[in-house]
Amino acid sequence: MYRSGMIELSILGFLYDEPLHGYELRKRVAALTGHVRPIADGTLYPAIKRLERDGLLERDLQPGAQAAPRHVLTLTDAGRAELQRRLAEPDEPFITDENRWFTMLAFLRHLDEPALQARVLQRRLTFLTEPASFFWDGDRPLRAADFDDPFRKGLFTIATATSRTEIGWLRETLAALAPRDREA
Amino acid sequence: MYRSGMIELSILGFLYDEPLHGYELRKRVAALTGHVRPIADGTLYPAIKRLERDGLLERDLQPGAQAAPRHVLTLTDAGRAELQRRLAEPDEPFITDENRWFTMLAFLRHLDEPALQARVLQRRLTFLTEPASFFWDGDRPLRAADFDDPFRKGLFTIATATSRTEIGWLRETLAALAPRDREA
DNA sequence: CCGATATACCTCGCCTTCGAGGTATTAAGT
DNA sequence: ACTTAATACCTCGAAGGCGAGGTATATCGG
Repeated sequence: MYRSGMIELSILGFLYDEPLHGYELRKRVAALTGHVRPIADGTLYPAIKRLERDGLLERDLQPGAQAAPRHVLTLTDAGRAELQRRLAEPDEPFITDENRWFTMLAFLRHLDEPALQARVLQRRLTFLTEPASFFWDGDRPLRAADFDDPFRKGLFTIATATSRTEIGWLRETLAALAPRDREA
Repeated sequence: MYRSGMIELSILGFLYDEPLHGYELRKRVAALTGHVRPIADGTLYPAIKRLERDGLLERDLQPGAQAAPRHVLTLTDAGRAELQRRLAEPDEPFITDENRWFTMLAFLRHLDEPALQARVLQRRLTFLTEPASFFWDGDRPLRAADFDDPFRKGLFTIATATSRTEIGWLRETLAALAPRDREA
């Protein structure tokens, strides 16, 4: 089963810390990913319903503190297990797609075992260190110097700089997570 | 009309240079964005059909060089104008979403007027320099130092470093595009 | 001549997300 | 009393994208 829903991961991730109602959830999801892609009600509430239908969360109706009644959402045991699973074995887009990967990073601390956390970081590192290019001339990968226009040059500049930063961070963090690698 | 189709932009962008058949198009789109998100036939061919239906491209059937017959795709005048329009006035996601923005960068050289190119870069710069945070405690934006776990720290580290690089590049390129700004 | 592989295109149903609408409730201003 | 704003939730149709299938043609090895 292919699970690409980024918002579902956010919901599970935020609720793992504490029960929240939908409106508060919307604000948190908006802060995390809405910067890049605003969150619509028509996306959030159906996603909550899906998770409820699948038994991953329960809702408890409470009189509204400031306005209409709230549906306080709590993760079930199945929901907590599901977050663990999605963090431990994310589908490819969660490794390769920047937006989804950032969502992973936001909640990876919830993953119980450091070894599993390390495996996820390792997957990202492998992806980032794979040789790749945006453009090809037949079999020859084109580089920044092959282009005259500043925009494609910029594309390479930015992509290279950002992946270098992240690779550095990944190596450091992996070393800290598994300091006994050399002995194993 | 909301036009968020990233693949449509790629198709228009690649065909702006030269006519291509679908299979070759698929390879180029895969190199550009497939690294992050693989391109499916079920995405590409319907997108081509949409563009053809809207009169943005024409197809010319040719006997296949190595195999089955090819549909060579050529942009119409309307198609060329449409790319200009989409590059000059991109919808928000093309400014804020990294994947879409990279696609913009790949084809921005096709945009005729430097002033229009500069306006697009300026929009991206404005977006990147807006104050933002991934997490909040009420009204207070949280920072890297507010978190114990290395993953959320990393999230901030990477995001900050990458946007700093890009902001630098944007300022340089904007200066080069409009050297007479101070006199105007 | 047979099968494998690469080329080349297509359809279908599904899922996620989106935008545009809607319904209430409460608090604060006028 | 009336409006506005903020809170809080919902439905619906449409669109983009996905994976899993399918159909051919040409080349090359065995």
